[in-house]
Amino acid sequence: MAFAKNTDSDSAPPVGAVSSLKTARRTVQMTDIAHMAGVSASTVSRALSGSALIPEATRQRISEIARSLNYRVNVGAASLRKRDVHTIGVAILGDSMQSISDPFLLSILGTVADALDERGMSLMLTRLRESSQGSLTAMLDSGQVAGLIIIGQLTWHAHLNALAKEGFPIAVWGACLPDAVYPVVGGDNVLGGYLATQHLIAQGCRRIAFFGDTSHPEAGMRYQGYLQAMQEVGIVPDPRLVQPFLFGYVRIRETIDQWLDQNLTFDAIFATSDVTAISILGALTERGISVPSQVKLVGYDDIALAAHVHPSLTSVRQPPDQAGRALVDLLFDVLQGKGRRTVTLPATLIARDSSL
Amino acid sequence: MAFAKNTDSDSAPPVGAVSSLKTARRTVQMTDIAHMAGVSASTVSRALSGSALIPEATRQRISEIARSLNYRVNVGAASLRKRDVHTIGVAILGDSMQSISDPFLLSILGTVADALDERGMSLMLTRLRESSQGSLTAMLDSGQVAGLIIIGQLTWHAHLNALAKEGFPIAVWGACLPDAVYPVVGGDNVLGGYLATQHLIAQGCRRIAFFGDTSHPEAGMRYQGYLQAMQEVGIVPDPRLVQPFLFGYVRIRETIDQWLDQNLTFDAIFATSDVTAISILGALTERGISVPSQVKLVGYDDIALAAHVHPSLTSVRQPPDQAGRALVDLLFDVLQGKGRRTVTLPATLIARDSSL
DNA sequence: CTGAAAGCGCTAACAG
DNA sequence: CTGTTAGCGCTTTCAG
Repeated sequence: MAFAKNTDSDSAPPVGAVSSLKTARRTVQMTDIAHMAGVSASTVSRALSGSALIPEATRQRISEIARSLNYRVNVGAASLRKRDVHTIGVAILGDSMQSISDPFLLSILGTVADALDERGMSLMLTRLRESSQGSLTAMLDSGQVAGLIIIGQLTWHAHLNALAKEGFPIAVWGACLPDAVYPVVGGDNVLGGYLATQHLIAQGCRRIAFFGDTSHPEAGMRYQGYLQAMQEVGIVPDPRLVQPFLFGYVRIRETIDQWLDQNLTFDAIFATSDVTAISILGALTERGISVPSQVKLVGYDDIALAAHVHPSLTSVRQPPDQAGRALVDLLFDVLQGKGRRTVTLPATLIARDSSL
Repeated sequence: MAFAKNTDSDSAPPVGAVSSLKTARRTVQMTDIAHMAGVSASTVSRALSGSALIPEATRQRISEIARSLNYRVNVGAASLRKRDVHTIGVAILGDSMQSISDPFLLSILGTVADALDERGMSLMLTRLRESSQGSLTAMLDSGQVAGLIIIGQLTWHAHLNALAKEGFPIAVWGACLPDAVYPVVGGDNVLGGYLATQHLIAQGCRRIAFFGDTSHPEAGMRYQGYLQAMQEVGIVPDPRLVQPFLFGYVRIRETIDQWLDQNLTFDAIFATSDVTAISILGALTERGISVPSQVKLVGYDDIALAAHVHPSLTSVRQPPDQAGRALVDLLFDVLQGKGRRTVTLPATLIARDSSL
């Protein structure tokens, strides 16, 4: 059980001081292939790109040589010449990547990756720090990427609008705010909040708590749906049961504890994310409150784990696979000068044990 | 903004048939700045790259113009000229990205992203399909990336060894297999398995089940640790309690059900991932088996949620932040021609309610 | 059908 | 200190 010790003497180099990393391996290039095939580089280029000008026999021969050498066209050089870049930047929310733990956003990242892959595009991943809006367009300005997909709009609405107006090719996952001029893909948050709340009401709940950060547009709209459903049946929400800000797990337990200590009664909780809901579940169980018999619980996003905690978690499903495809579609529309669109994905309630 | 010449009525283009996306925005370039500043492009280049040859006053003026135009050097062109690419490819396991739901691998992705960021490197994300080993080096051969970080070695050990021998700059997250010639970062899996099992034994358990896919090297080593701990105290593992293959959640319930139906007794389960463990937790609870009083449970990876399910999950922690940094460090060592190293990260048991 | 030549946007000798 | 020149690896007119 020996510990291989890390000889780690390297202090991390200061930012910007990038050690010059000449590409290690001398790669084969087009002229090499050309020589071997006894043709010019132009012919190789044409053959490999499938030009109709090259007879099939020649193409075969050239392709064969290329394959045998593991040759691939240098995409950087080709992009430069063609002025045409095949990489899309994906910016995902999180001060440090470590903190973007939300499985739902990550699953969107996954489907975006798939959708780009299908289109033969590469994906350059970057994180979005709440602080530095400015760096958002750096990848675009430096020609690294043809467009940007932004997962999590947060409080940047105005900035995103400005970018879109300047013609930056972007597409955003988030809430479809009424005055957005940038292309957005998002769930039907108002409906989702409504369905969740309505369901709880149908289960006989009256004192339904709301857990979510309403400064975040998506949560805000879910809150509206919540209010709407309550109002429809004439229930006035108790403001003490609305927890509008969340700072991680700790706060959740504190809040639950506080409510219980104050003898604040509640018979249901609607949380705007499954991660939050699962934490709440833990907190309640710990205090001896049984879900669903004493308190019913509904989450949001329907992450994979939701079905596998106990009791299994009722949740509002947003289809992440459609999200990725839609984001990529919208971005391509922008890149091709077609009009901007907005896509609202359906919200459906998946009822499981936590609310039945 | 007119010139979308794409006649391309896009039916989802076949692989390779990428619709031509000329970069939409005509970006400012160096000669523009040069003209405005009344100097040559060389001077601009030097000024912007911080050459000592340029007097501070000139640099200021040039930088100011550049900033005002939102100019950034075209990294593609610069890379081509300098023969020096600042992008690292990261391949993450998963037939489709949607399926790489393992939060632990994703958190490694996060820390890799952070570590690359600190070094001023970009991250090109791609998925690793179990099937196509061949495409692994495409990004390298096409000059898109300077090196590759592979998260999840799976069954590719031999192939990875071959690549490393050919001099491909790669670094891998996975098990540190004895004959690996490629740089690996991994947890101390044998120790981890040992600690988990030892802990369960210390809690009085004797019939300890093992849940994990031992064809996967990491799980295999954890299994060795499990065996070792059992052997040390003279317990002979019941082979019926070893579940060596996992095909998702469904199989977990089936297995648990089967065991219970066969009256197979067990007083503990060691699972090689927290995701699996949490599913097991659900399955047990559903069958009315209480954790930890009837069956104690230990997972692996210590994902964020582990602390927040109920009962909170005992797990073997591997530090993901160190993983990212180590992977990047190793890759850079290879790129700079320094010898290959292997880093084994510590495994520590985090005891929580599920096993106490 | 094929090659020669020009040049994508930038950097690095090499002279001044 | 600065400009001129050449050329990274590739694609694409333009002439054959």
